Amino acid sequence: MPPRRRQSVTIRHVAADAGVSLQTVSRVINKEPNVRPEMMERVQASIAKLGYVPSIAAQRMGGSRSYLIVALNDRERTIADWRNRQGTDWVDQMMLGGMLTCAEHGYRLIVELVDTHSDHIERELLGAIASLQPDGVILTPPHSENPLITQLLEAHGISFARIGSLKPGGGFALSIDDEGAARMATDHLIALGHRRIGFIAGPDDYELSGWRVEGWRKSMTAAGLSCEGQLAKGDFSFASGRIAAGTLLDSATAPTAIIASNDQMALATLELARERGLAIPDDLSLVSFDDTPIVRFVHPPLTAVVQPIADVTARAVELIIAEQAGRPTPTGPVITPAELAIRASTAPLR
Amino acid sequence: MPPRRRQSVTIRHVAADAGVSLQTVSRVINKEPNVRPEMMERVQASIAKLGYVPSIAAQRMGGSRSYLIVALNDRERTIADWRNRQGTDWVDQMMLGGMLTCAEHGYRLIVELVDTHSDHIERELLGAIASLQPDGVILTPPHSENPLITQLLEAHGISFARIGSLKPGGGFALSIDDEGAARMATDHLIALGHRRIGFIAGPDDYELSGWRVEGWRKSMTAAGLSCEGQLAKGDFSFASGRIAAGTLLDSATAPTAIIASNDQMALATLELARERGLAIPDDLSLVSFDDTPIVRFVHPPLTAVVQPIADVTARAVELIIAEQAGRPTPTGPVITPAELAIRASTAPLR
DNA sequence: GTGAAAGCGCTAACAC
DNA sequence: GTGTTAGCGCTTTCAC
Repeated sequence: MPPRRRQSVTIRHVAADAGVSLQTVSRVINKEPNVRPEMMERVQASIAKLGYVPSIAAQRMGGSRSYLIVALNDRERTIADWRNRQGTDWVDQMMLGGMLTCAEHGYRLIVELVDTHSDHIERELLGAIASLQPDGVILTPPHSENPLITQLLEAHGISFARIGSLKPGGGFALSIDDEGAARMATDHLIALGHRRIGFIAGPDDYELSGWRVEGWRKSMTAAGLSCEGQLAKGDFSFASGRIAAGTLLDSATAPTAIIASNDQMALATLELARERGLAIPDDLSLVSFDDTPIVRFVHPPLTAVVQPIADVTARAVELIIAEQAGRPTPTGPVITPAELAIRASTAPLR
Repeated sequence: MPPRRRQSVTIRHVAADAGVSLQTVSRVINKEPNVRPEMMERVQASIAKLGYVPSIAAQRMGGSRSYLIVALNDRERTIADWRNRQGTDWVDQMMLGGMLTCAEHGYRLIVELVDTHSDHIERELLGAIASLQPDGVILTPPHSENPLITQLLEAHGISFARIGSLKPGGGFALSIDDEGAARMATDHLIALGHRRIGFIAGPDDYELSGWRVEGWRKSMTAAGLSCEGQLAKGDFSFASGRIAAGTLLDSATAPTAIIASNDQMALATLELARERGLAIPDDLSLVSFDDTPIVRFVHPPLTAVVQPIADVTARAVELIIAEQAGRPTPTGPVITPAELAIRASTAPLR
């Protein structure tokens, strides 16, 4: 059993060293007003000299911030992604944006997994809140629009951000510009001369599915092109993508280009096209709506919508911290534009 | 500014509800002895009824465990991996093994990034220790053998595990069975009829490079095969892999199969072989020593050594928690066997 | 502006 | 076995 550990340098040491009261040190640490610049400098010198770092446990105990932000992810999906090792890097991108931004402000990001479908989701969340007492929570789909969760968070007065949600309601709504991204992808294909551009949509229970279809539709309409018979619906799974792609390609007005709403459906389309002897991009251009690592390593590498997950998460952290600090925060949803990575799967219409 | 939050249900509420003292509740929470079963049940009933969850901040303040374990990763490499989006899932696999195991024991894993080469690595680490006061730290290469780090941890009496290290010293040493894995890969190729099996080694400053070469060498020798001219050295980079592969393939006794010490060098070998018109696996069998997602999506998918990072990390967490609990822990290094995923890049010698 | 007091929720030490 | 007491390191009052 290791020895009982205590903080080696506490606020008390700093106060003694600087010859001020604990309170003054506390004020300096928290950048509060009512401290003369010279006092502040003296205290900061002592802090640096002693290598003092406040204990977040003690800070939290004192009734202030915990400097902890929880990123809530769906347990089942996340673990499945980790186990499958298909290169899905959603969590990594969240950490990239979230952890680094947290670090800049002296916060820490803790990833938590919670069962969405569980009936004890409430208990799980309450447990995390009680034990960690985070200053903020970042919700990711499918938690982002779970009223059980958002209400709980509101009741506890915890700042939270909802990623992938545009609905008004408690917390900050943040999203990628799905509609804009779909337009961008469609415009790219139109610019390449394509007239019949098929779209494989995601399931209806994801709000973003609709946004993506909408973007495609608008872009098509603006260019005077018909969407008739060019829309097929999948559920984000590989299998559903194959079926949807088949439906589109079997049509009398088969598309010369297809946009799939996610990587799995895009890969399914790629596979089906290959089986049917359709060369990509010569016979069929293909755009994926996820830029997961896989889509760059298939042949040909897929043109894809790049989802700026890291940026969105970074923004979410900033909003939560700004709210903590009492700084003003935007009222409406925060939309982050996506980019299109043009690769070898799209080419001019022959 | 959000309202001042306090714990809604504290140990006090539970004590009152169960009609016992705080201390008894504390004993029940911490599974300490000296509590009558009936008391225990009564307390647990109250805990369940009130939905009580102890605050880790308060637990830590009381001078006990923080229930936090820090996973220390190299900042530069980790961020680069995240940004490159090449499908490297080291951190994910660590979380898979580490987070889940932590959760089982009521602990939490916090990922921290620290600069290896920085001269303020000591300050960074001290800061993390002071603010988080973790019960344990998991070191990953290249931190695992950094004496600055291990000494600091020992001085602070913090349990730690060194992943990818077999050297004796403070903390627990855990590693994948690199030598065994190399033997497994070599034996696989020998069984396929190959006699000239090339090996592209990693840089000397990684201990595991040597272990891998050793495994290959032993396996070759045991089969009565010559290693002469079949060893080339790289530095884990793609570029170095190309050069090493070129050296092997240019030789008069060019190998019919190559084992590369990591995925980048394997991919480089794949590329070079393709350029030279060597079909894989028909003209050349290829084995990678990493099973990162990419190697399954190239053509052909590579036979690869699967590194059980998740298992090793889980084991590391268990050891740290066992030590915290005063339970006995192994003295020597903990070796976890690797597996070989056989895919399309290896075939019988023609 | 600064300091002194009280208390956050919990556990260690000791008494009963 | 169980309860009591005294703090952990910090922040909040509220005096000065």
